Amino acid sequence: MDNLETYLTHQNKKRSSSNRTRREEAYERIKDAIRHAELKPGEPLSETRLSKLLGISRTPVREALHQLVQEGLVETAPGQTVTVASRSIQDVLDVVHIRSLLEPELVRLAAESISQAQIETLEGVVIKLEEAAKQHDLAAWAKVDVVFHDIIKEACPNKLLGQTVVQLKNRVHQVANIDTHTNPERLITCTQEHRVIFDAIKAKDSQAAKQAMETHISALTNSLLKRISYR
Amino acid sequence: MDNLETYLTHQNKKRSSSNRTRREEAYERIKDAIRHAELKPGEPLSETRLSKLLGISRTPVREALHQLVQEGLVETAPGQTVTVASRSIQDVLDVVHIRSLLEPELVRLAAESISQAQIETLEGVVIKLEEAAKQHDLAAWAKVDVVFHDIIKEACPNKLLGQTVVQLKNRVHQVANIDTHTNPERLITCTQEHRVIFDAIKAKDSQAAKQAMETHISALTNSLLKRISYR
DNA sequence: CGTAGACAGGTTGTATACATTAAGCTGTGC
DNA sequence: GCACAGCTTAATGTATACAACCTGTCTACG
Repeated sequence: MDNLETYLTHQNKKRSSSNRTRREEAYERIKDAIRHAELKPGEPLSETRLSKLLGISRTPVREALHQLVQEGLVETAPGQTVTVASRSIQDVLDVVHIRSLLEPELVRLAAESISQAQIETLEGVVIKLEEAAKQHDLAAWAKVDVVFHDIIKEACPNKLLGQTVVQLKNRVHQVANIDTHTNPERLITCTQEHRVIFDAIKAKDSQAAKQAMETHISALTNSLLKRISYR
Repeated sequence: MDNLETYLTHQNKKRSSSNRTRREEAYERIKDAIRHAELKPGEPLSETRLSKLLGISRTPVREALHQLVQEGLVETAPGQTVTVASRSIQDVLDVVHIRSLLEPELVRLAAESISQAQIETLEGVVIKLEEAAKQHDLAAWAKVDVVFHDIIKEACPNKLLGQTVVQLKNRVHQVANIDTHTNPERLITCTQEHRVIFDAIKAKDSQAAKQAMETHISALTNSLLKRISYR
């Protein structure tokens, strides 16, 4: 707990200027704390305690917590005290399963509507991905990966589809990168899979793009399943 | 606006006892008002005004509005004043498209895990559906339809999948029933489609159940597309 | 000795007061 | 008559005070 307080206080200085409202500030700081496992699953989050901790009054903190509840990162316990949600591997698999239904179609639609400018941007992103993978720079890779999927999302005319996928990913963000983070080999193959997806998009072959994404998520699933057997 | 006030006040008496917290009460009443088009798309929702209208203080009203924002029923306008979200037919089609990706799989998984007790309950529901359809009782049909999908959702081991589908449906609830509501013929065929789905589930034929749901949503999509051409 | 009830502490739910910002209007000056 | 500036108004964002509730413990009584 003491470490947590230090961490959150530290974040304060860094972020206070960039966040517009206190509510957003509270939201991001709590969210970050959960993602960095400073706030551990099952830990009760008292509004009063958090507000003291963050130096923000209860109202914005409370609103931030509500938002996190709706996103599934925290859950309301029987006694109404919200706690940090615990994520099982099954939860991650559930998310990936849904993604396997949505993302191939997302990419297919994107490939049909993507602009030339977006393709060029995307090409740069893929190259950055490949560079990051070669240098085993996980942090950089993860950042660029987000951009990659963001561009595809933007290119998809069904905005709600993109939004839904993002929500699903957020839900397991703190553990989702287990895959590439702990398996250097996956980082390489995963990057190759991205390249295949991009090539199909560039060729405006939407069916191929869809299949490439199916392959990608299938590989991801297998990697996760292997991980289970290690336990 | 005057009608709206009357309506909301009316709802007050009916619901105040059943809702536990003021926040939930505000949430449901505003949501209902939107669904019944008492609050029309584009209409600005002032927290102060709503709180006076509902006889609830700003805090719970504000929280209810935030929840509605996250569910996509209202949106934050540039000036930060939230307004009732407008739903185009394209929005509905977007939702249905995503459902076409998710619900067949939802039913497939449900068919594999459903208990005997749930099957029996579901059978009763299907019969009620058929009765309601014969009597052209739209209100009753819609209610039972919700139960039908609820049971399937419960039977699906991937809880997040069920939750995601429900969220998507909520998003267009105020216009989703356009289909059956304005087309008596669809009510009959739609009921038959439900029967086919149920029969497959009962037979524990998950593949057939999945295909039946695909057919169902496909028919729904076609019905909606016809509707567009009428404009 | 065991159980039931009451009290203490902390928690959330709610109301309200204050701060701040944006917009519209009015009044004045050109 | 038009344009600009300042003010009024009302909105949201924030803080805080109060109420109701639940829990867990301690005490008193059977």
